[in-house]
Amino acid sequence: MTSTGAKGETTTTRPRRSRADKATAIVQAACEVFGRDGYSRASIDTIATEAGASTRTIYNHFPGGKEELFRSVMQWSSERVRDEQLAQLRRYLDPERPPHPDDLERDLLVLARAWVGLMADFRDHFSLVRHIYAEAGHIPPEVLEAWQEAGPRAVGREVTAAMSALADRRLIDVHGDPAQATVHFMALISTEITQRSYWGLSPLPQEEADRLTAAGVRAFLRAYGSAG
Amino acid sequence: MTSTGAKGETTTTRPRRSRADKATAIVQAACEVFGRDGYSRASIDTIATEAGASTRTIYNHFPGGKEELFRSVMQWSSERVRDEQLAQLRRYLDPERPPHPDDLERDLLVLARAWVGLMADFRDHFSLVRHIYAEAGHIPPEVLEAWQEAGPRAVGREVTAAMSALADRRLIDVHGDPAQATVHFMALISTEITQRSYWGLSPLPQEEADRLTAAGVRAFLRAYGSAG
DNA sequence: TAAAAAGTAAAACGATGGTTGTAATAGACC
DNA sequence: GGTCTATTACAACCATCGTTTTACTTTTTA
Repeated sequence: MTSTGAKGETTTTRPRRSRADKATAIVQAACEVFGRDGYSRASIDTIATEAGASTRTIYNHFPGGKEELFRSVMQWSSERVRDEQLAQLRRYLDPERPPHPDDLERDLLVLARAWVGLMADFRDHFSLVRHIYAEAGHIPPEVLEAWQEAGPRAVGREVTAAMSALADRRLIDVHGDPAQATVHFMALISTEITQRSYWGLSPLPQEEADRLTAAGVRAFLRAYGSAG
Repeated sequence: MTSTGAKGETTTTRPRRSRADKATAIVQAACEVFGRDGYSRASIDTIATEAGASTRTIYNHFPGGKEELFRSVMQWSSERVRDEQLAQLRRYLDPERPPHPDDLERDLLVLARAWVGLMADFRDHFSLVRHIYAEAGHIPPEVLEAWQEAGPRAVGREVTAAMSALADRRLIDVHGDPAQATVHFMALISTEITQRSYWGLSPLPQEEADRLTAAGVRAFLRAYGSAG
């Protein structure tokens, strides 16, 4: 994988700064370009230019070429956004500290808005996701599986745990299937925004997005609120 | 590539059909190939082969080349599926003949299952939609707009009309926004199936799809049922 | 300071693919 | 039959692109 000198390694050779920085610069630029143009349309030259690197350097860091680079970008971007989503989840809906019943709708709404906000903050990522779904038939199944597991499913599990916690406190009624409630919650708050904005390509006005999010939360509470 | 004799083989002895047939054969094959491979990866040669035509014929029918062909495929496929979706809608949820209250859940479920079934019947189309969303940034806005209008939005309007009719009969409560109820209905019945099956790429088992659809309908009725 | 590691620029190679031109072939219609 | 149209096979052109090679420069480390 990494460079192996021909000599012994008595010397702790650590080219530290430049190397790692170049690698992340490349991955970051690749995320932008892949997200904008998709796998086929994206060219190594474009990525190199936007990364401020030469194509040769790309092949030094990613001997597997374009495919390996794409896989690396998938993984990197997925983990980054997952961590951010989990942070928002824990900030606004910590399973350890369930909200007061009166605050439930407000808390869910804040969480939903935070998540919708992430779609704008990580536009590149969600563009990439769009392309991943489109190209799913051309991505090795085990790569796809690893991506799902590290990203979307990891988030889903945590949200499901939060839903279970809410159900335990009788704040909502998950009707026996917290995972189902999770999927419905996410669908209700994000489907219309996702589609109307073309997955973030042409964002909706803030107030419109807020309106749709609030409508989604209210519908969710009508379907899953313990009072209803 | 293919077996080509020195002279024209007897393969061309088929009864010649009209010009329009060739055009639809090309569009149909293009729909398959674009749906499978996406715009960039799809090659004119592949489309020609699968259509049983020569590349020259494609350019005769579509002087605008690959782009015009893609636009034609978008329009053709979109209208075809829209008509089928509208047919199912009218069959199971005719605004002129609202269902008996006791039958509402059953009727919605049948409609939802029929729609999910269409995702399998028109796999090519939905693969194409996937690619349209991914490539949205590379499609002229007016083309995208025309496609939305002729396809998804046309269906959405009819469903909204049906929702309004149900609301008028007090069978559901749309909370003042039948269009919103429509979007939520569609999101609840199809989001999870769409994602888990990769937009139909690897279909879910029938019973699992049925279970998810039923859960979506029940959640919808909890959120929008007039009794709840 | 010198060696080693990393990066860069430019050229080249091979393959693919969109597109066009041309000549030949086979039905359709008078 | 004779003409017209649609189609086809085939070659050619040109651009793009992934990838490698080569030679050269910069940075890091010992």
